[in-house]
Amino acid sequence: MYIQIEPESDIPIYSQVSTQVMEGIIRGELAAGEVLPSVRGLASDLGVNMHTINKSYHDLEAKGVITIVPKSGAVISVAPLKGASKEQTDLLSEKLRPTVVEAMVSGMNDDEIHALVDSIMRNVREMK
Amino acid sequence: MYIQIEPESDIPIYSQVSTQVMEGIIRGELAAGEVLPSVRGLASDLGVNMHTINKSYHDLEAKGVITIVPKSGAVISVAPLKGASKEQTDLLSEKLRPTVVEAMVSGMNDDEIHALVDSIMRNVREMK
Amino acid sequence: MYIQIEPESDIPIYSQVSTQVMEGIIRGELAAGEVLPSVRGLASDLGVNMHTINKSYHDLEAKGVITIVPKSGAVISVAPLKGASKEQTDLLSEKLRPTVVEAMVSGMNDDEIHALVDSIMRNVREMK
Amino acid sequence: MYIQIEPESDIPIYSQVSTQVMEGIIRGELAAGEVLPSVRGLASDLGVNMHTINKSYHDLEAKGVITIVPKSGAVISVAPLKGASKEQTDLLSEKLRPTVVEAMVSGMNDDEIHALVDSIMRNVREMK
DNA sequence: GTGGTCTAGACCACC
DNA sequence: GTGGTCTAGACCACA
Repeated sequence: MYIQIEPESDIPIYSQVSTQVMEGIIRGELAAGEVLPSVRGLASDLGVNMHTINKSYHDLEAKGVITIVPKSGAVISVAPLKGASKEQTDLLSEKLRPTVVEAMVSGMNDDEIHALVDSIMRNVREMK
Repeated sequence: MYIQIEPESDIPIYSQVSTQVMEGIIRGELAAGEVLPSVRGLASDLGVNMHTINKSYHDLEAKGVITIVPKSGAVISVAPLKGASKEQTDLLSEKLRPTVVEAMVSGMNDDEIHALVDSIMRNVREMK
Repeated sequence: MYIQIEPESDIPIYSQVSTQVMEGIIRGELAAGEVLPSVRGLASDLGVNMHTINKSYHDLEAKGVITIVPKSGAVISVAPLKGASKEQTDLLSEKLRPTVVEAMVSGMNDDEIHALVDSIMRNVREMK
Repeated sequence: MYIQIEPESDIPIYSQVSTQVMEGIIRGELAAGEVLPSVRGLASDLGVNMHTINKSYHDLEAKGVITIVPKSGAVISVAPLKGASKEQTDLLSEKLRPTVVEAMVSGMNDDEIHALVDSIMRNVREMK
């Protein structure tokens, strides 16, 4: 499982890391029970601050994707795939909305927007 | 055209305003050539600072959605709907990706995600 | 001598008017001694505020291009073409500099910038 | 790279700063990839408000001259010199026109105006 | 009255 | 320490 970050991106590094871990889970590269690299190890590999990785892991824990076991490490949760609750979909909807609106106002029609989402999902599943 | 903001949201106020103006355009409530409320007027209506609205309007101008005419006001651009370029869709894709990944990892399947996007688009078109 | 204004332009209306009067002089459409339209008349023709035209005329007078005779009107000065003084060229240089710099940084070479200036001068002399 | 401002000038401070950064790029003092001083640092050096420099930098970013990397700084863009497009030259032309007209009406001939432009370009390239 | 510009000072997220 | 965001209040040019 390789993680690559783009320091120049608008997206915060900690968020890039969380997202890529989630992508690894989706692709099956990271299976339930598997252990993530240590905070310090991953930080030095990526050349970023330890606190940044720490934040990523705690975000993932808050999302229920991993469990942080003090002194031992972070492990992928057994069953993160439980379907989305009403609150979750509402939250996702809120996050998606501004970008969807931007796409709509730039003249994309519904099919094009769906195709865009499809291309993202395909891309996530295939490689990185 | 009513604009409502949530000061407590983690989405910046200026961004909430920009998004709602774009939604108004999509719904046809704001037609090309129409004039937006003055920076100071809208600011006092919403109970926020002038500079916050100023930033919204300048962002919208940078996106090509409105034109700011000094001493006269901000008007909706004549042809904002020109279809999205390659760079634009790439940018949109980048912005969408983290949330789409989050939806995937939470167990939503492709149909559910498409339904979510559809519900957003419907919601944007209907009212607010 | 027709004057046209673009209310949408970044350039203030009073400045557009002054510039076009000067262009008329350069083309010979407005000869020394000729009388300009009245402030009120021109303002209503152009659909702008009287104060705006007033400002144009006073700017032109400050530049030595016209003379405002109270109760009588504004007349083109007899000899506006006296060559530029050191202070004038310095002032012109200051005004030109930011735009020239912008052209340079956008990748235009010296010849292209000269060609641009030439096209402006030709355009001024030909029509409007 | 030194930046000097004239608070008394009728040219806005933020614009003076942008122009001088562009001049530094033209002279090669600021090479692609180089990092500009921090917004707050430069502001305190020049004795102006942070927001003033912030506006300069965002304007330069809108012009494609620099890239602002949140939490990291502003860097000179790799390839700002891409030649000017039709719209760009039209815009430059509009900005140049009033001053060129003023020069013409003051009696300068074409050669003198070209010499003036040359002196500006030489001045920009040499020092400041 | 409108937008443009500027200041002073504040809190926050990120690194 | 960095940029991002926001507020409060000010003066000016323009219409």
